[in-house]
Amino acid sequence: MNSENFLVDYFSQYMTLSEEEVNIIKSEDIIREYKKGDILLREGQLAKECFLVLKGCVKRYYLDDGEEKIVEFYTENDPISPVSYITKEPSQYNISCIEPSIISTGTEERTQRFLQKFPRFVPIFIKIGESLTAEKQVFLDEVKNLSPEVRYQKLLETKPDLINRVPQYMIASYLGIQPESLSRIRKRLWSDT
Amino acid sequence: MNSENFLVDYFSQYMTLSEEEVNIIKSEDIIREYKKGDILLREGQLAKECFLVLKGCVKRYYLDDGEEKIVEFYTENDPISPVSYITKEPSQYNISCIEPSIISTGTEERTQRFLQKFPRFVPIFIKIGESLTAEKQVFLDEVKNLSPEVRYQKLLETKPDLINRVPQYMIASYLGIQPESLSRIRKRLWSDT
DNA sequence: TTCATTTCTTAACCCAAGTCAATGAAAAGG
DNA sequence: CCTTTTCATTGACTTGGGTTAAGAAATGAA
Repeated sequence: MNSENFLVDYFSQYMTLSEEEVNIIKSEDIIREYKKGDILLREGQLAKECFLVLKGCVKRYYLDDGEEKIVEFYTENDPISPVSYITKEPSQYNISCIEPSIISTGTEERTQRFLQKFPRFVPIFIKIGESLTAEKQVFLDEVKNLSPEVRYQKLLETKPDLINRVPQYMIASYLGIQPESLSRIRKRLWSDT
Repeated sequence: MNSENFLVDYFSQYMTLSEEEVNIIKSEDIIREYKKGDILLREGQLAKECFLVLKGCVKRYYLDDGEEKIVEFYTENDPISPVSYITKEPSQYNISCIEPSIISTGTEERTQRFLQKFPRFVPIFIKIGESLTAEKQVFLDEVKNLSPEVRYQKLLETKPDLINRVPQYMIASYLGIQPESLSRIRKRLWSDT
């Protein structure tokens, strides 16, 4: 239950860690706890940190005419690498916790140092970045060509937990539809048995 | 009108080139001409090259139930870095010319060598990649939250030439709608004066 | 518990996109 | 040049999401 083991567990998904690596990760790791509603990054700010959600749930969103448009949800083991963190330009998005969350924080400087010391991690980092890019493209194709109903079904399959822990109006926002529409979709799917 | 100057022009957009750099670029550059319909990359193949469109027009698409879904158009000065080129996994997409085109071809090996020799180009390469990522996110948000009609209008603004050089049914495919719908959208916009 | 607030559902109506079918226009090929 | 094929438009109809408004259900605070 020691929270300092979260990050070790994360990397263990991808590779077997040596004792030295485990120790470095433990010692380097900065883990913070956040309350529901806490903000990790504000629109207009420069992101100086990237994140890894160890526990909890986080949303990335922007405000369009006062209305919150949710772009992405992050839960356990999801890395968050804000565009602003990479480009050094002010963020277009807000990132905030929608549950009490435990989150590991990375900085450029510490990441560099870590990768220099353990170069065998570099390909993993690259691979993670690539698969995120590929996922995003597939997702765009789906949004363009599939109905909200089908996309909701896909979401049920790929992230079944989300539906139980996130209010429906946020799911609707994420799908790009109104809460009323999502309600009808659910009704339709249910009656089709 | 010497075609070997295209690539030099491309980089000149971003920085002033020394004579040595110009010469290297000219000598290294591999430029090929393609006919309408020629295929740059096939679904299932491994991309060993990346591209820069110097002249002409290229589409990236996939087949869904025999139907062509266009993901992106590339025209003059657009770089094409296939996901497959980066991940070394078989391509999910086809890339082919929809006009006679002149295209510069890059390989991993030559790019590495070039960047090693002229490290000052590295940040430019990174910057181009980043801005593509950011653009893609914005585009995803638009697809999710804007109507096809508004997206068509945006396309008219951002790539006014496309509408004149690409058949409408391809524009429709790119927008994720049926040709009939695009036809009606155009009619609507016209009658609104 | 009770009350207030937030979240979810339902209904009625409108409008835009999908579908199918027919026709008109434009390009391509001989 | 004419023919054939491809592409674009239009109409009639269906369907599903947006909007507005109302009420039900869940949540939380006092």
